[in-house]
Amino acid sequence: MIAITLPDGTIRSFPSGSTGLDIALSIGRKLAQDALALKVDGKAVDLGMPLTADAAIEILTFDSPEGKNVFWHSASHIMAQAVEELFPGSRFGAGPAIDQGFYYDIASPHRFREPDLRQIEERMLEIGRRDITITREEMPRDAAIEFFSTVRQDPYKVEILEDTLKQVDTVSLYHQDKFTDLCIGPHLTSTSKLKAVLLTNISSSFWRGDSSRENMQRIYGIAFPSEKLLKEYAARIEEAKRRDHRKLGAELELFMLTPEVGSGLPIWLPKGAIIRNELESFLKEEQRKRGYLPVYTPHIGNIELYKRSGHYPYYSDSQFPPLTYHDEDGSQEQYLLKPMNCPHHHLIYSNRIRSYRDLPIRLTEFGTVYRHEQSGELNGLVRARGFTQDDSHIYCRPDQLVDEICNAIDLTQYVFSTLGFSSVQTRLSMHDPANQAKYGGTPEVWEQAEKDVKEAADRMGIDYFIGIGEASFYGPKIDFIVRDALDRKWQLGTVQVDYVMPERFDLSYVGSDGQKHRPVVIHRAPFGSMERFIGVLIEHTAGNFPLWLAPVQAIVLPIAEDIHDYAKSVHQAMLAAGIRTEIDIRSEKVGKKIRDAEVGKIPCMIVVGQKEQENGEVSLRRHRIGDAGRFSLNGMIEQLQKEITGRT
RNA sequence: GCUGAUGUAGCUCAGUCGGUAGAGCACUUCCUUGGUAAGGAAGAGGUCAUCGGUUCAAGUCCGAUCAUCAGCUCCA
Repeated sequence: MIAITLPDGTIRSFPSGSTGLDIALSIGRKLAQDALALKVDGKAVDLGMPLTADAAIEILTFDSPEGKNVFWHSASHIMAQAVEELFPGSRFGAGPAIDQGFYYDIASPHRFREPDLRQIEERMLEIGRRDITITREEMPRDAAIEFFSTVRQDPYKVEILEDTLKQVDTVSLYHQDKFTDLCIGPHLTSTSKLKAVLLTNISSSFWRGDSSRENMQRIYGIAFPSEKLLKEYAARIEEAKRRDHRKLGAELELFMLTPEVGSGLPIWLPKGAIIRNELESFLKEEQRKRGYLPVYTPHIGNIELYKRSGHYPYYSDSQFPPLTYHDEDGSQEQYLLKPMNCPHHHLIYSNRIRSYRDLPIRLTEFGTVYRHEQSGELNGLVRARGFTQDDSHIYCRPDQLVDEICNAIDLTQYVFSTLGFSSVQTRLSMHDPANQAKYGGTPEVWEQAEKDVKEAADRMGIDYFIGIGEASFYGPKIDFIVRDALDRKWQLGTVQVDYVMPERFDLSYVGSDGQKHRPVVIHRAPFGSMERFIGVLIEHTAGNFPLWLAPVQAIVLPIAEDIHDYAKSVHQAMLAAGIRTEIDIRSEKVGKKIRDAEVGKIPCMIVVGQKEQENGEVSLRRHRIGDAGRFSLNGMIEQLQKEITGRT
């Protein structure tokens, strides 16, 4: 007998050789039905694996991320089997489970098209109905190479065995009917668990992510153990589409993109410009309190400036080509649309001699930069070719560095919390020591910089994870990452330490010893890019902006034409109070006016009729909440003003 | 940049077998004057993304280009 510890702490004994399924059955019929795999002492294994020693176990079902992972991984194998049956000659690359489903990279003489997906889905469900047992087999690596070379004739699996797995002696194969895949597992015990599947799209990928290798066709999908779960998934996708900032941006007239101006060059419409303006004012106000000095710099700069900073050689392929100016005497000058603001700020710093007493100096600018992102990368506001950074550079003494990083983190956190972003991930982006050539500066400098970043992050008590190889070429960063409505991750704010630029630009200050010293630079941008931030904000709020940001804060809705004069006076009073207010004097019923205002996501609807007019009152209706009651005009204005200035 | 898909009125979308375009919403005008999510009628609105080809005839078939979307790759 062996002692099995269950997740709730109870210990039960089972005959040696019992499987996960046996244990699940002993606990309950439902659990046995839902069981997908087993976790033994923290390691996921097949449900059918016999247990021969005492262990702590957990039955994995579709409710847990690990259970989903097993389910989707098996679904990708089932898809491969379906593809193999339908399109003989297909060879299989990598087919993992991902955050939301799975994919398989396939090399096939057949070019997959949309209707094929429906056919493959059908076949997958049919394979599910066949109730094929999935079995694991372990064999020496050599035998597996032999197997995949001759029986399966799959060169991709052979390559994985010969390359990625060359240190491994024994590998595992999973068989289901005639289909066999090289896989570490675990997997479902039978194909019959698959009850619902949706293949979502076809795209291409490079074999092993290497653009010099062959293209493969990648089929993405998601699968569920019940129809009901698939329906729920489809509903979530619909909701995400409704929140898409590109769709809402057009509907709410916030911004536009047109090839007549250029791909990836957003234009702010009046309503979007209000939001951006409010956000900029908010940050400017906050920065004024924190000792920042506003500056302005031009949109283009001499190419020599960026060669000196190191940006040009590192990123020349993602910049717009230089503008070349030929002089009469034959000499030429080249200018770049500025890809970065920092070089300009460094020149401002070195425009005069700085004393140690002057530091820290915090230069700040909403600086528009231009980067020629690959066409396939462009995505509304969140990935644009022209965008504005809320860019500041803090020049400080080494002894001030950690404090200044903390100040920058504090500001960033304040911005995020004011805007209601609660689930922000923080990444300490460190350099990859194995790839030193990618970075400027010496290893000693990097060590110091990363130590300082960590110290600041710890002092601020932020919950971070470390991203090796995510640093910029001049220093480590603290990156603030949020997810959009489609669950894609976007980096917004950033705080970066830089010991490299001060060298390149020969920045200095005079210390108390009368000698020249090197300052350290912090690059920081709480919003990151105004475009991206607002794009994510649109999706985050679904276009229901807080009152202080709403492009139209209130709309006056007179009930009938004989109230128009009073309605107009209310409108005027609100405009005079600085509240962005419109008035709806169409000859529509109030129900219609309210509906249009609700659809337009206007936070406050001011309904006025005979009753309000008699007492100099207004009725307030809040967006998505409903009737808020009757107030005196001035009382309501005061209340709204308080809400606006409080940015709540 | 690569692979695939898409592009018809301001928006959402029909448009069969190739025979010169249609709905709903929005807009304008008129009627209606109302109490918390859609009152009624009429009107206007189109180089069917662009360019080229096939055809007696192209929104429809073919090719190229541009843009957008999904993914890959890249990312300061």
